[in-house]
Amino acid sequence: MSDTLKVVSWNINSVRARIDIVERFLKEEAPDVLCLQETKVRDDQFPEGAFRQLGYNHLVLNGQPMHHGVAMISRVPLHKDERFDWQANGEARHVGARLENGVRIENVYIPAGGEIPNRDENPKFGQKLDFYQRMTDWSAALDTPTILLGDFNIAPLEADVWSHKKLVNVVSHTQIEIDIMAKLQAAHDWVDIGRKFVPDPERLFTWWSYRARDWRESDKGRRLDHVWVSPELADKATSHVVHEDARGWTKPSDHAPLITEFKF
DNA sequence: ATGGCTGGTAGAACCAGA
Repeated sequence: MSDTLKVVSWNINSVRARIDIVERFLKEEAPDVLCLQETKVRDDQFPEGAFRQLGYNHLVLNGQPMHHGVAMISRVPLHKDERFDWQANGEARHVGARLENGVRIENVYIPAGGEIPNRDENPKFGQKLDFYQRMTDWSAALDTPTILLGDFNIAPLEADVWSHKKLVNVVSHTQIEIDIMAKLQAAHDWVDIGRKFVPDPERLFTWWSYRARDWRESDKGRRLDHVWVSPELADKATSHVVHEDARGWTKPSDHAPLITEFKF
């Protein structure tokens, strides 16, 4: 492979409903590897043809009916694909693969965690914490240079949300979540590429609710999507942007794509 | 006015997202 790599993470909220803007994005941005979350499609119904037509011939899928689902779509070869069940209930929330240079990409869709930030009252919140714990255990044993990206469903910093005060007890920005996310990060000394390129306390969002009258004008966003890398890869990242414009395209996802470029 | 919307799937007076 060439020594540069352009990787994208995008929670697409149905790859079939969004296929037109996915094609537009691939034509305009031409990433090497596109990592999708919330594809909402079974593998045998995945719209592979649209991707192959644009030269993306390496597809690694982990889908299921209705909900969740992740995929890696690449124009460079992917090897040794894996699907971890960090949710421990069979839901399709992870897919990973190795590039030819030995770097692995792990693509996750971490559960949102429901409404109430208490595992006794809300089992979904417990599942989210347990998912993070399993990722933490995996990270502690990790000895491969890795790009870990996806929808982490936690916005840890005050500058990662439109109002820290209003969201401090809202799932995605609670102290419990911020703490477990910090534990995950420490387990492998993961480097947060988003904040390497847009330092705290600059505003940095990746998701805006569909329910806002005017998402751009109200700008009530959160940084739910992340790109983390192993320490030895931190200096290999040459750029990172949140493609906010795609949030404003026709029939958009509520998440924007994150574009990261590497030079190995 | 943080749910005001959206998608999948069933065929909902639904479920899930976050």
